[in-house]
Amino acid sequence: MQREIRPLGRPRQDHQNKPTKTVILDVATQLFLDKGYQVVSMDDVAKECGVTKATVYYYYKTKADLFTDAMVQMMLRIKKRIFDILSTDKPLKDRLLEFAKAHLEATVDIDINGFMKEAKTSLSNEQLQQMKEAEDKMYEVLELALTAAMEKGEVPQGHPQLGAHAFVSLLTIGNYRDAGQKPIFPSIDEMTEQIVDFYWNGLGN
Amino acid sequence: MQREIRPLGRPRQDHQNKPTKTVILDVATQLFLDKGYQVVSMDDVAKECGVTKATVYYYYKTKADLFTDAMVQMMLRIKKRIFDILSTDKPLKDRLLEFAKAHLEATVDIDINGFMKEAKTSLSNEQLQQMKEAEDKMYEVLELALTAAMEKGEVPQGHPQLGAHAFVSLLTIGNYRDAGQKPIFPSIDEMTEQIVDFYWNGLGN
Amino acid sequence: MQREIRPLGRPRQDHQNKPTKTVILDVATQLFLDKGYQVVSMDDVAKECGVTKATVYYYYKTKADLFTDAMVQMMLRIKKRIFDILSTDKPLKDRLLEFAKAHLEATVDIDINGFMKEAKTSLSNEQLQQMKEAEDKMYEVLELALTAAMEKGEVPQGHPQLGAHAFVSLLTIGNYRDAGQKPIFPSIDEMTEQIVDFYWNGLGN
Amino acid sequence: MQREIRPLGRPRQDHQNKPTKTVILDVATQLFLDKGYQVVSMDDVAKECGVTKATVYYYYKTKADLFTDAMVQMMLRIKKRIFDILSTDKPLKDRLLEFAKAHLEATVDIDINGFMKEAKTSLSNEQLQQMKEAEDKMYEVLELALTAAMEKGEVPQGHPQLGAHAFVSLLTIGNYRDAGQKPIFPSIDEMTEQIVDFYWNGLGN
DNA sequence: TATGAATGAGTGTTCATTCAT
DNA sequence: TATGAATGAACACTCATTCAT
Repeated sequence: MQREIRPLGRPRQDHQNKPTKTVILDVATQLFLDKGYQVVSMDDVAKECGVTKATVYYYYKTKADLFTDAMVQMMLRIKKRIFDILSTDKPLKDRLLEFAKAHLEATVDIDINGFMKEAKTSLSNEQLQQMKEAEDKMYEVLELALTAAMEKGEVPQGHPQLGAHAFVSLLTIGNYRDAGQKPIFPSIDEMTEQIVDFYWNGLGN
Repeated sequence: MQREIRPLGRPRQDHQNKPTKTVILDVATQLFLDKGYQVVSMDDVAKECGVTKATVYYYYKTKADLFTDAMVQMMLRIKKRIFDILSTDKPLKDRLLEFAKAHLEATVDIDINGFMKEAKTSLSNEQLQQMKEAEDKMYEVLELALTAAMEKGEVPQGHPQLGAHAFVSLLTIGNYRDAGQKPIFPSIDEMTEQIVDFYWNGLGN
Repeated sequence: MQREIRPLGRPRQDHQNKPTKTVILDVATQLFLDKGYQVVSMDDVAKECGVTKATVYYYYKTKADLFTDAMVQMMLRIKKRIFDILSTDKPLKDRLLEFAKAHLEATVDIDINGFMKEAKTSLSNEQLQQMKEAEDKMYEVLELALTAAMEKGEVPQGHPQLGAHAFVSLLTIGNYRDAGQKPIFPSIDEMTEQIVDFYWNGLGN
Repeated sequence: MQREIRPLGRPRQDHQNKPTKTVILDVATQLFLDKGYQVVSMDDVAKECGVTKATVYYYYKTKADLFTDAMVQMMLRIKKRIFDILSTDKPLKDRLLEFAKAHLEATVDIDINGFMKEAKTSLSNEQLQQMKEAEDKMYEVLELALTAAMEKGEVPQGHPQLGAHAFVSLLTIGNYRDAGQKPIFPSIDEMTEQIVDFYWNGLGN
């Protein structure tokens, strides 16, 4: 009697209940984050979703459309996450720590710069615009939190937009691995603390 | 009498004198920096060099080889540039300003993170290793300068590796353009000053 | 107050009242005449009708069926038009002029030869047969008129079938445009007259 | 012992000696004439040539390019054939008979109208222009012969361009097959004679 | 040292068609 | 009567790579 064949590799998710379009978007987002726009083929997306390529095209007219949608949704999700964490009334530094930790814990390295670059060579102007707008909104919530903290005197007066970008760029340090695959700090906690400390100093505290 | 016809677009460089292999490497570097690994085809490289694809393959066994070589050379060049600038005995902050300005003035955005990511999905382990080593060497010269400054008391004691990565990551802020194509600061000088100030504070000064 | 937004391009017809099947057939005929069998997709037809592709398939089992039906209907319509015009008791040449003018005034170039060729490579034998029969009936009414005229002595004795085909083939001259987009004759009236004159001579008059 | 395997269907031509590009062009011409632009795939061409699709693309950048080249070459060939036949100093009617017979004997039906229509929806403007120019040149040689004959008084004065188009369009009658696959005339000789007679009358003789 | 020719394996995209509802 | 979802098979086109010369 033949037992069930266990397929190799990560078992295809069940995606239970979720409407196909959502499944596609989620899977695509994951793949694009993992490997970048060019490397992921529509077939890859389809296979990972357990549907055919034609089905993917039923929901997204082009690969660029799918990518744009995936990236925009992702950035909106991050924006919301930033917003939720920064909206509490704990001291700003605690909130930054909390967000940084959450971000660094996420396995995928969200290399927004890199995505914007791929976008620049592969998307239509309109799509690029959509991505930029989502990106900007992401930075805006950070800026707002910084502006508020500056007004409250919690942080020295300064350039909030610079502050927002500095924070995000410093977080990318967490993705670094040296030739021996080692990150700069052995634990995420220490990484978080050191980066946020550096940042906090940078703001002029 | 018909004058010389001026072809459209960027005129194909003459590449005079330089040995073919060097021409190929230089051209490839430029193209990879501009558009990324995946987007540049071996044909693109060949055409831009004024040779045939087969010639490119005569010098580089695979595209991945060419990319690895190009990236490694580039990082060694940057390392040298950092080294040269940081080796002078001006105050550290002045040296940082000088390097930052030089870097921000270069038109191409040298998105090392992005290149490492493309490398991860497309190169052999050995090639990846080569790139990582070149990357590490780049950071090392920065670390050394920081360590020296810390020992001299020019800068508070701290984590030099973090310092090195923080500097490089903050420089990426210069590449940002918002939805209206505007950078954060109107001039490179102001950008440089503000970023280095932020960084300087971050170091604990 | 915002007025109704006028969509771009040819306004989607309302197709009011007409039963869906008729709408589909009419729209399909128009599209096939305009662009040919291969180039028109079932989606094109559906969109232009304001229904879904599945609806088109509800009424026509295959694209080839739809095409066959469209072409047959069209040829029957032409046959009727020929019949109506040729049935009057004006002199034959006047009737020919009238029909030629009506035909040349229709914007679409009804390239029956071309349609028969597309049919040959894409339709089932049965469908091809249907089209040929409709085509033949079209020529027959012309033949009948010619035969009658020959019997009446209005035209020299000759080969009526040849006469019919010659007339139709000469009419295609009207579709010709040279490299500068110019037709052979500047006005439809002159075109008509010259073609019919040539034809009339050809018949032996 | 296994004997040579006889492949099914028409044996792949040997194309001996001919350079690949010529083979491709010849095969493509044949296929396009047989089935039309849309129906023939680049794979079809490649397979029939015994090469891979990539090889076809090595010589022709796009399918439209290949089609354009094929059609232009074909029309130039026809032009030459017309020229050669019409250049002799036999009476015009004899020359017309000779050309008509040669044309009607060729198995493929050269439906220039149909090709121009496919071209209109599928080629770039430049390509269309090339085709139109070749088409025009084809008609021109006919026109020249007619003009000369009119000047010599061999044929009544008339509109030579109309005469050229009328001749070509009347020749298409030879392609007609009725629902029972029968042509209008049982033999090519009779077909030729009758068509040329009709034409000769049409010219006003 | 350099190249022209050739290819295998994709890649994004389209489309006629089916089917459950 | 009408449709939304899904698909298989194709299609135009690309590209890294090889090889004989």
